[in-house]
Amino acid sequence: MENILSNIIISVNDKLYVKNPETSDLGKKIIEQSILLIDEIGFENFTFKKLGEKINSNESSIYRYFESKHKLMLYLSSWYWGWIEYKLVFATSNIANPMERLLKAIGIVTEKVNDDSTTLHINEAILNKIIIQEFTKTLLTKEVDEENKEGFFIVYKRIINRIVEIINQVNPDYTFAKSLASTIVEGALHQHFLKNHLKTITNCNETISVTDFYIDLVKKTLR
Amino acid sequence: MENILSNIIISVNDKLYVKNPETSDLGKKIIEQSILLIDEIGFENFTFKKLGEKINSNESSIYRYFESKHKLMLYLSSWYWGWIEYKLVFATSNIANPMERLLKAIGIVTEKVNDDSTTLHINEAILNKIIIQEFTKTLLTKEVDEENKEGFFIVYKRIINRIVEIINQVNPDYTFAKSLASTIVEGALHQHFLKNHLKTITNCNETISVTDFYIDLVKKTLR
DNA sequence: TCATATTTGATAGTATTACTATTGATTTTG
DNA sequence: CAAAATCAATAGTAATACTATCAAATATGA
Repeated sequence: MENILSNIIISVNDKLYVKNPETSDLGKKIIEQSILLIDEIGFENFTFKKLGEKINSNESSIYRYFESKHKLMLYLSSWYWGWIEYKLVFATSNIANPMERLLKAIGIVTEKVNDDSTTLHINEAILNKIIIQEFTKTLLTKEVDEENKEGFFIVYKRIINRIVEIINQVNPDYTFAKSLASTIVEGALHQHFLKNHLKTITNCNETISVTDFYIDLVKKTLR
Repeated sequence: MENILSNIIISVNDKLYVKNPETSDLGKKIIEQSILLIDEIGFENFTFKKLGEKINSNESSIYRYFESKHKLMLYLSSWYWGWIEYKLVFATSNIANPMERLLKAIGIVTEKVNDDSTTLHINEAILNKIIIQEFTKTLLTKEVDEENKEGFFIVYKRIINRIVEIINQVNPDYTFAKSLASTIVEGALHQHFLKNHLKTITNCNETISVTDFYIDLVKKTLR
C-alpha cells in the first residue's frame, strides 16, 4: 500500500487497557517489544516479568497499562484488525465494479504483511505473524461471550460484515455470504499457519499464495 | 451411523500417555470425566487437581497416566480424529461415484455429533463439543513442529489427505485440493464455534447446517 | 493361596505464574 | 517551583503444574 499516512492512529476499545499505551514512551515500548517477545517465545511462555526485563522496566509498571497478558493480546489484535480495516476501506473505496472490489478486499485480508511503516513503534509484519499464531486462541475461550458483549471483537466482525456486503453486491442470490466471509478471514490465518508448520495439508507455499487459493475459491463460488 | 460395533478400540500414539488409560478402570474414568470437566470449565481452567476431586482420586494418580494436561488434550484429540477417520472410511467405502463419496465425507467431518455409543466411557457428542472449542489451540503452539514430528497430528492429517484424494477423483484439474480439504475440516469447527458464540458472522444456525454450507461450497468449487 | 509386583491415595514440597500492594524516587506539568 | 503523575523496586499471595515419597490396597501368577 502507498505510504500516504505514516502516523495514523488506530483507536482501540478503551476497556482493553488500564492506561492508554499510546500516551507515553513506556506504553509504546510495551506495545513494540511485546510484539517482538510474543513472536519470539509464543504467547503461552510470554510473561510481564520477561517483558519488563526486555524493556528494562518493571513488571508492576506494565500492569499499570494492561490488566493481564490476555488483555494485551486483545489490544494488539484489536489494533491489527483496526489497521486491516483501514487498509480495506482505503483500498476498496474507489472501485466501482463489485467483483473487482471483492478481489481487492480478499487480497487485503489474506496477504502476508510485508514490512509497513504505518506507525513507528509497531512492526506490522511481525504483528501479522503473531496474529496468525495467536489470534484464534483469543476467541476460543470460555469468556468469549462476555468479551464479545464488551465489544472486544467488534472490529473483526465489522471487517467480515464489510466483506459480506461486497459479496452480496457481486451475487445477491448467494445464501452463505457470512459463512464465506468468516471462512476467508479466519481460514487465511489458518492457511498461513499450515504453510509454516503443516505443509502436507496445504497447497500454499512460496509460489502459490494464500490469496490465490481464496480468489479462485470465491470466483468459483459466486459465479 | 449404524451401531454395528459398540466397542471398537481406537488406537492412539503411545507417546501421548505414560500409561495407557484403556488398560484400567481409573484410566477410563480419567478419559470419561476429563471430557466432561473440560466441557464444563474450559481447558484453560481445567487442572488435574480438579479432575482428581471429580473422580474421587488423586492428582498424582492422574500424572501416572498423562504427563500434562496438554498431552491429555492431544490424546483426546487423537482419539476423536481416529474415530472420525473410522466413520469416514466406513461411510465412503461402498460408494462408487466420487462426488457422492465426497459429499458423504464432508457430512462426516462437518456434522455436529449426536450422542453415539461407539464406546461406553466416551461421550462422543461432548467430545465433539470440546474439539470445537479446544482442538485448534492444540495446534497453535510454539511446540507444533516437534509435536508434528512425533506424529501427534498424523491422524488429523491423514483424514485431510483422504479427502484430498476424493477431491482429485471428482475433479483432477482442481489445483487447491489440499487447501480446500484443510479449509473444510478446520473451517467446520470454526463455523460451529461461530454458531455458538458469534452468530452475526455465520449463516449457520438450527435451520442451515454447517454441512449445508460446505456441500454448497464444494459443489460450486469443483463443478 | 501366598508372595510379589503393581497400582493407588495421601501428603509434602518446588518453581513459576499472575497478579496486588506499598513505598520512595524521578519526571512531568500547570 | 510545587503538586501531581509516573515509575522502579521490593515484597507478598494464591494458584498452577508439576515431582517425590511412602504406605495401603489390589491384582497376578507360581
